Amino acid sequence: MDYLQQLNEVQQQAVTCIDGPVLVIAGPGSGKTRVLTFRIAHLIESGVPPHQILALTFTNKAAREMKERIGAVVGDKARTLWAGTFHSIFARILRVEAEHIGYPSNFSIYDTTDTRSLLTRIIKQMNLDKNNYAVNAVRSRISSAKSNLITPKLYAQDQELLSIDKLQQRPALYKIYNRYVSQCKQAGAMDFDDLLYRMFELLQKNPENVLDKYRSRFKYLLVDEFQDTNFLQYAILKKLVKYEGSPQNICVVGDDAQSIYAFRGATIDNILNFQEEFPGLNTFKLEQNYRSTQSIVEAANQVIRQNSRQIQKKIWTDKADTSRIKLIKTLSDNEEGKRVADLIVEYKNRFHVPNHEIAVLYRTNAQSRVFEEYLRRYNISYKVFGGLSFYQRKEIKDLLAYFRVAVNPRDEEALLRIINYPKRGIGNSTVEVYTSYASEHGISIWESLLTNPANTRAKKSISMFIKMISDFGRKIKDLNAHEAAAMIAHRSGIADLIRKDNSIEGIARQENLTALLDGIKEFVDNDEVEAGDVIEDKSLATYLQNIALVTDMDESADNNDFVTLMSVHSSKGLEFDAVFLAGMEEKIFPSFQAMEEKDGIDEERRLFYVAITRARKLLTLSFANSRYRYGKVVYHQPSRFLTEISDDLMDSQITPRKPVEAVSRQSRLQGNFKQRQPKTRETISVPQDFVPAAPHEIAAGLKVRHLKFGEGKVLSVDGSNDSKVATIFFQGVHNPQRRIMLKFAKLQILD
DNA sequence: GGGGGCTATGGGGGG
DNA sequence: CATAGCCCCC
Repeated sequence: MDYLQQLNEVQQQAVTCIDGPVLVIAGPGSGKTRVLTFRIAHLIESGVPPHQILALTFTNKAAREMKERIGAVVGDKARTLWAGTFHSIFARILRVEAEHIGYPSNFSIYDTTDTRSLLTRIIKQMNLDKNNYAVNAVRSRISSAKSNLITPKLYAQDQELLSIDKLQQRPALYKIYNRYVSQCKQAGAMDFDDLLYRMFELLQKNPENVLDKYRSRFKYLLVDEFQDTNFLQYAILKKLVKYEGSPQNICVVGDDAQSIYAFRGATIDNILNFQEEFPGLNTFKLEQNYRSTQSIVEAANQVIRQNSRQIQKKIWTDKADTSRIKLIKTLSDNEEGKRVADLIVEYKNRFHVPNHEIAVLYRTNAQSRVFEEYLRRYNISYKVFGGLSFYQRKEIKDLLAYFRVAVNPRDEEALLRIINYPKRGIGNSTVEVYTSYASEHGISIWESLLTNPANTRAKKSISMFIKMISDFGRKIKDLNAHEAAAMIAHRSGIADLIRKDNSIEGIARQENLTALLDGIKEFVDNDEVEAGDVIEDKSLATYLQNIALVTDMDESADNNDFVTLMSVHSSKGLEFDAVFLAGMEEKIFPSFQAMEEKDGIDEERRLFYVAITRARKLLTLSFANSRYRYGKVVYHQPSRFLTEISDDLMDSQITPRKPVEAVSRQSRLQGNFKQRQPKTRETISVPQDFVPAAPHEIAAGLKVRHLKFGEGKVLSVDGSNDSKVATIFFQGVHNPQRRIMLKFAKLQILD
């Protein structure tokens, strides 16, 4: 057990205290991950079968790293260990148990976009004012209800919640909540909160005694970043370890000072009250910081001291100072971008800091743009994390939606996304008919399509659509994920549609689609390991389950040397030699929303604490007097947090005297130099001899003239009566082959 | 039914 | 500024 030699005394104690509840308070850079992994390694070395250990994290990356490091200590034995995010581990259990609680095992997972669009539809259906019922507000209200185990039924009886909603002009919120939950269930779909909520429900209802099954399965629980757990996550943990006769082998690791997810329901009370919940608790405090230099640790301590509620601890380091903290003041966000990039160049030259040891952090993802601009200009490679991830891109979501519908046709969000994409003549009004039929009869949209209640002219298109989807559903059972995906990409028409678009964006979309298919191929060919087991089933359904909870933070980013650009939130758990923290301004950091929330400033301050402690040696803070926000110039005061760090720790760099710009005061105030030209409508003059033909006269083979597109040849005519559509080939037009509704188009027949 | 252009609106962090 | 939703036209 020579690995114990690599630990300091407290770390050793935390690792070897195997039985009963354990709380590890781990300051930043105090070797938290090391303790967690060595503890698991130690459990295994002490004879605990790895499959009885469950380690829960918040990111896939943390879980993966943990497993790798455990593997390095104990070797192959580590493979059957269950380590993963709360969401992915529970999703996995729910796949097995879903039918006990009224879900299909192939349930879909709704992401935030799906949730938002479902809520938008519900609000519209209920004829509610979308200004009062802002989707995001509604969504977060529902999310927090779920995270506090308040069912729609309980919500409707809770006078306090109801009166808050009334006060906020949203008295019908409980009805929306109720409808949302039943629609999700109808669709066989779980949102992110459901993965926790339904897990709890399962353990609570305890069908076929699943509770015992999982209690005896997981004899040792470990939780990383415990300060970020919410009421619901904690409730599930307690279900698993707090019961009559339980050995209570739960070890939680966290730092109350780094709790930054209150907005998604995390409560610092979980860690503050852990002692009361588990009286036999052994607590260990890791206070030595092995990461940062003196002034960085000192600055962090000065900042966090301003918060009242916290566990007392003294974070210290024996690392000597190499450089003081820098403060850059600039006049504009643009200049901030330039100065940061300049300093990056300087650090690279002077201290030989490699790109991968440099990070630019900011409060909001929208701030990344200026840094991207200058880094690109300076030819420094960088990677932006957060924002729109690969799987959120339109073309990817479109194809994934086909996969989802093939696996689970009740998945309404996916179905609505593709029912008329690519265009197949099932327009809004038709879709409307079927959705309202579905909701009236309490069935899914897919079922209402099958019943085919309406005799619209889209009937034929619908039956073809049904045939296609059913066919996909049958075929994917016999094909592997890659074969299935390629078949669907082709037969759905998506591949063709995108191949036709040769614009720059179009080519990017083609590349993304190829990348998706390549990724699926990789999934099929390689041994993917999920929570301890090699995935044997390489079906499309399994693939979907695998990617539903992946974020771009999880992409393997090794062997590339780039500067990291990310939000402070995503930076938690990471460290860099040089950290730039940009936008240190009031209303940005702290954010203006937080300034109005109860305990908002404290949370922002913890966020600031997280940011500071990412740096090993070089920390640079910056702020701009003015910046563009939502297309307007705004002026901000320097962040209050800057005053919380004492002057002796900071070097202040005032902007060098401004190179005079020949910009009038007027235009500087207006901000935007590019005056937008109002677009004028294209006018078409009608030639004297133009005689439009009646729709029924148009037939294949005729030469025609169109007012806008000029001369063309009719290739075919389809549809009947009212809805005749001609496919016409026009010479020398951007998209020469066009489909034109004869009802509207004015065409002259030429001889 | 489909597409283009204009207008109104939101606006943070993430699994 | 980005995007959703609406209106208009063919």
